[in-house]
Amino acid sequence: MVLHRGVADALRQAIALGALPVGAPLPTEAELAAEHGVSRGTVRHALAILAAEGLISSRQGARHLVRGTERTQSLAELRSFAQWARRQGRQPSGEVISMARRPATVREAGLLQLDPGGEVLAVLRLRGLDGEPAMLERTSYAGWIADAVERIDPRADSVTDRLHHELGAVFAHAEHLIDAVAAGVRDAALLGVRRSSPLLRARRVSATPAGRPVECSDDRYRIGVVTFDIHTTSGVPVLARRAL
Amino acid sequence: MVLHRGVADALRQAIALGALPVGAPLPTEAELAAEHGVSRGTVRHALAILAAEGLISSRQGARHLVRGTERTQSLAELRSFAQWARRQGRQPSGEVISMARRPATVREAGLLQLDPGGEVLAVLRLRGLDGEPAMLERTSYAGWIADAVERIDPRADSVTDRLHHELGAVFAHAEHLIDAVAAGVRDAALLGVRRSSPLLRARRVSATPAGRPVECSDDRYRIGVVTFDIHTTSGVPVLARRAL
DNA sequence: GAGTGGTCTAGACCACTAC
DNA sequence: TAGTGGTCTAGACCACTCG
Repeated sequence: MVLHRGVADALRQAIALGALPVGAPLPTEAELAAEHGVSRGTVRHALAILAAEGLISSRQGARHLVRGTERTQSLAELRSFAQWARRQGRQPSGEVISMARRPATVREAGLLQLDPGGEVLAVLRLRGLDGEPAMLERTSYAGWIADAVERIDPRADSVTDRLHHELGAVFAHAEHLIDAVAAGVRDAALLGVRRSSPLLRARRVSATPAGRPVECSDDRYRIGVVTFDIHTTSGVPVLARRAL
Repeated sequence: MVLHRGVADALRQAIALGALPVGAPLPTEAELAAEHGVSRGTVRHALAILAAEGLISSRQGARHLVRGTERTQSLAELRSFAQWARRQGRQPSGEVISMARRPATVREAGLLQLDPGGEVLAVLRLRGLDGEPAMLERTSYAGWIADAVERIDPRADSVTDRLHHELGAVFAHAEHLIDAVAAGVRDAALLGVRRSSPLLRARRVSATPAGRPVECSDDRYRIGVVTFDIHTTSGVPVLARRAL
């Protein structure tokens, strides 16, 4: 019973199926309203969602235009490696190299809003794509969620999926810092690259809907594995992680 | 005469001045409507803008909350190095290393939607921050805008500014691909780093409001100069380039 | 000048939060 | 249970595009 969602879904599908090819104009707002039996306001809400997903653009006086075919959900997109890989039709793999509880570092305590000396669960995972090492993930979970994380089968390829199923909508906010670094000795050995070769780094802090930090992470990608794709249309940025 | 803009500006200022500190609840929508003499719909439009800027967040049933103080305008933010640097209180500099018209490569023709063999204006600029080499920018402008670019004083530190003043709102859409690369011989020499050391790369294509591509660029940053900051709140990504 | 999207209003009901 | 944001409607007028 969320009408604008229904309209958005119908349009998204028409675009995905090619009924509305890239560059084509959409029906007018009035037509869409009549077609779906809703008011124009609801149609505009649906169109705003598609615009925020990078699928359409608009200019006053001219019809809405199809600008892309791929929907991107930037939060899920950036957070779960396994979900992303599968949506690309690639085979994700994951191996837990180490996992231990320890006191938070000063930096971690700040990021996760923990008391000094609070506990974190530190996990180092090597992730692969179609059998090749692709990324090294160093994640620190806040102590209050550590039990739930430890209960997850370490062979599960998506910790995010499991947490979501067990605890509901845990993540609502995230911040990512993207830059480049030189591979250290350990990075190089695990990823199978030469020492000091370039890696793409994404550091992340995720929080609950109420703003409570859950985990922070330092992910390092071999070059040539992914790029981050920022598509900005009429001031609305749309984010995606892209395979190469 | 754009009421929602007025409401958004007032709230933005209240947040910037600290009258509404981070974490504080906003007045209710009904209160804001009464206060500004507008309808609730207009207030909601204003709040949606602030949410898209990463300044506030909301949950059904609870009041809107202030979540940040810095507005980010992701398109301008990513496109103009000089504008960005000045907003950070840093001193940008720029030097044109080479500038020449030549036929577009196949890749450029595709990105800029030019006819095969169409002309581009290729410019290589070395950009600095507070006197230090920071970034190498290889830009190719579509032939139809080359005249305007050539008329710009090569010492102007912001080509984007000048184009904007001369031609109006030239840019409305952009796509950025962010990854890491190893510095080539030429990159290393110009940026003052060792060969094959890591660089943060951002490749860009910008287009007019009507979707016509204007320029494409390959920017390479020394590591430690900037990070890209992606702040995602309730599904809305907000982008910024951050100095280190 | 006709068509179309952008803005705004006034009122209604529902879903969720917080007390 | 009262308060508050989320959704939806019906109608109006304006600003811009396009033939």
